[in-house]
Amino acid sequence: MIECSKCQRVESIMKAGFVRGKQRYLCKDCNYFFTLPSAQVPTKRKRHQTTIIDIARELGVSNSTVSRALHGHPDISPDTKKAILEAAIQLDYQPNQLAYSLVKSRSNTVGIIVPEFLTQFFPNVIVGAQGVLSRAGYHLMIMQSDESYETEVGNTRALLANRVDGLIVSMSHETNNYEHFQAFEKRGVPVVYFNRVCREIGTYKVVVNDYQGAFRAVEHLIANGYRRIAHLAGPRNLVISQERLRGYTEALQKYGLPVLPELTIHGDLTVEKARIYGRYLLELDHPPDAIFAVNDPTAIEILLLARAKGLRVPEQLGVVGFSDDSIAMHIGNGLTTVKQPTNLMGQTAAELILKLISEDEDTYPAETQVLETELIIRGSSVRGGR
Amino acid sequence: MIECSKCQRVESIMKAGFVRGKQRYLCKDCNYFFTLPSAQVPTKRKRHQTTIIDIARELGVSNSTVSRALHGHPDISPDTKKAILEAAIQLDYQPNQLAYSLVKSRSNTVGIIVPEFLTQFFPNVIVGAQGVLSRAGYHLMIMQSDESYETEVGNTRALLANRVDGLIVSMSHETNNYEHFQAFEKRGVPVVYFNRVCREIGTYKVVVNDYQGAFRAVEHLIANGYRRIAHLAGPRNLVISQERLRGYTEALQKYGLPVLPELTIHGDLTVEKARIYGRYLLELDHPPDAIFAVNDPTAIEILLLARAKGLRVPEQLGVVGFSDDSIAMHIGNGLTTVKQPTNLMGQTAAELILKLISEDEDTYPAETQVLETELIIRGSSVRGGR
DNA sequence: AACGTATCCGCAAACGTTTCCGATATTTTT
DNA sequence: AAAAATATCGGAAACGTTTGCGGATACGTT
Repeated sequence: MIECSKCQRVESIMKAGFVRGKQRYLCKDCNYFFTLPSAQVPTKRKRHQTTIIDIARELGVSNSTVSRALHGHPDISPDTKKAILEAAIQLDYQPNQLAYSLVKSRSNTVGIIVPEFLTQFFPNVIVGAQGVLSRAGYHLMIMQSDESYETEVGNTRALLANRVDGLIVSMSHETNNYEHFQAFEKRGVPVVYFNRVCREIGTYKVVVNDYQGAFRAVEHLIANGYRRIAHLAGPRNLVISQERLRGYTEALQKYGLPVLPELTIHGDLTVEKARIYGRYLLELDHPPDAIFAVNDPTAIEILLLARAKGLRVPEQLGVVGFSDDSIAMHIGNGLTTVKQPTNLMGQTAAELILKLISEDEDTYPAETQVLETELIIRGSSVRGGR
Repeated sequence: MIECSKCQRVESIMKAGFVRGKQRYLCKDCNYFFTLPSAQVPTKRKRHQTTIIDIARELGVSNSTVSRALHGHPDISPDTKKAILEAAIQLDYQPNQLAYSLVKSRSNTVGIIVPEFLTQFFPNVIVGAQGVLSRAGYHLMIMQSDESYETEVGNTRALLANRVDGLIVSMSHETNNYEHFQAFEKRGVPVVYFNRVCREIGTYKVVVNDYQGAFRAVEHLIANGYRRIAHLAGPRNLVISQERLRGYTEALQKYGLPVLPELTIHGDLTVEKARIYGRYLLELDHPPDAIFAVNDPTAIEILLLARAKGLRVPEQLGVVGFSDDSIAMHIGNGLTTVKQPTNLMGQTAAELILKLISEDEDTYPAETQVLETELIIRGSSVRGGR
């Protein structure tokens, strides 16, 4: 009944234990152990994507020939090339990027990690980056860390596993450890940081001149007669917070105004914290007459708080934000804000990463590109004269 | 000087033409043609990512054993498993997802194509989808068609080449041909359409009850005494436009108001067109007293136009939008709008695609999930009494 | 005619995994 | 103690590409 898979004999077969739940046999003649091949369960019909091999078989040529035809390699006659291309579209061939990437050890994909997706800022950057990358034949693998260090590490692991050729990243505000980013550079995968950068790593960065933007914003408030200017700052560990704080401080100093510690208060960029700290500021015994907020959502929250308290803006309270979110133009009489070139920032980061990918020597010196900001003056900060 | 690579003789070597620019030699003895192996240009030092094979070699085991240790396969002793895991972290091993996907012919990635990135809507959907997908161990490959049919086709090609396991898509408004989407289903890759769906394809969709949302919006306007209600509609080929138009029309009919063709005007969802058509509407001899816009950006543009013309909202003009963008809450006295469950829409689409991926039989019946909307009533549409 | 050259194509290795199945060694059962 | 079962491991094929190099012609030249 059972025949030896070597000698085809039937009489010399005996059972010989179990392997992985399957009966095992021994042919006494051949001294050969074997199990019966598992009955092919034909439930899952394998959906076949047509491959280069299919085309080759169809035309009776080798796969190398097909590959060459598909890539414009010179070593091929016009006739076969034409035939192969026709067969390719006739069989609806779609190249397998995975196999390609495996052999070339290059994925033509760059990863980007952003903290969140809900303000305008990061989507705008992504649009800018995607433009130049897709023109260069690269794809973008977008991940969001959700402002969590843990998921950020998970993101990097996924991108590493997918063998991205480069990484563009703006860190979560929880991030104080940079090993997961350095893992890329250790493997020769270039990294470009933008917006949320850190000082500890000296590599390629593209940022906005936060200091100057903040300085001008506060200077503008002073020019409009505000004298007791508070700063709703960002998380202490972020360079953007530090730089904007520095701009705030130095502008006050330049015009001889006191820098009062109680008027600088660190939040976490969210409106929830802004509501709490903003209320605190406005309910001080000696409240500020203007607030420079670290970003637009928090500035808007201040605006709403002021409205709720019956404070007139800009007469009793001046407000300036940062980023020029699309809401800024429309809220109240408009929110004065420091506009960042978001799209350009994405483009710049993308161009930088492309340059780093092509010159895979590390000859290229680390640099940080600083983009300029623009102060957009609206109703929230200009009071009549003075 | 030149020695045969077969018999090592030197004397019987003669030149024999050129191949690809390289001198070719013939050994008379062996009758063997050969060229000199190209001098290894050692410029590009190959950066090696440590592989399973490295670990195997390090420990003197086979790669199958390493693979088993890394995946919790039972056929392995605790000792070797421990040793392998330690070697893996010591060598800083990162699995190669590409090779994995190649052999499993499954990428653990689903693609998503959206028309744009600049309104809140699609990022919100993406956040929702990404949540459930990442919990299920899947990654999201995000692409934007930029409202262009061409780039949409390019996007699908890229996703196909990357062998995504499923596709979630909201079509560009240029799209009238669906072959590039059907290519996925032809290959057994499930597709879920959302928001911008078409009637021609009967597959899995998740949409919002646009009809009902529009109906209620217009009903609300009527209840607030508006009688000459215009509709700034979307592109004719989009189902969402058609459904919202239908809701508008039927609401008018229900309350015995005439449906005037000159008060329905089709735009393309952009503010630029909205500005033109909105101005046209407001400058009619007999202008409308309310406008129901197909989305929030265009509704806001109407609001701005009204403000510029000195029209009082809501007294002289009622306005209702669609989507509840984050600006809607803040502009003027607030924009009444039909809120869409964007995050939920992403979640639903993702859950659906996961279900379709797992049951790779086509047993699962095509269905379209309809989510409910909510009318958010704000200042732009409620006038005192009547 | 004889040789040098150009053109075109196939073979096979490599990329990094997974997985089936056979081979031992070890333990348990009878 | 022989036989049966179990526990571990290795070999090798497979996934779909690319590519270096050799082989076989065809096409020139003298």
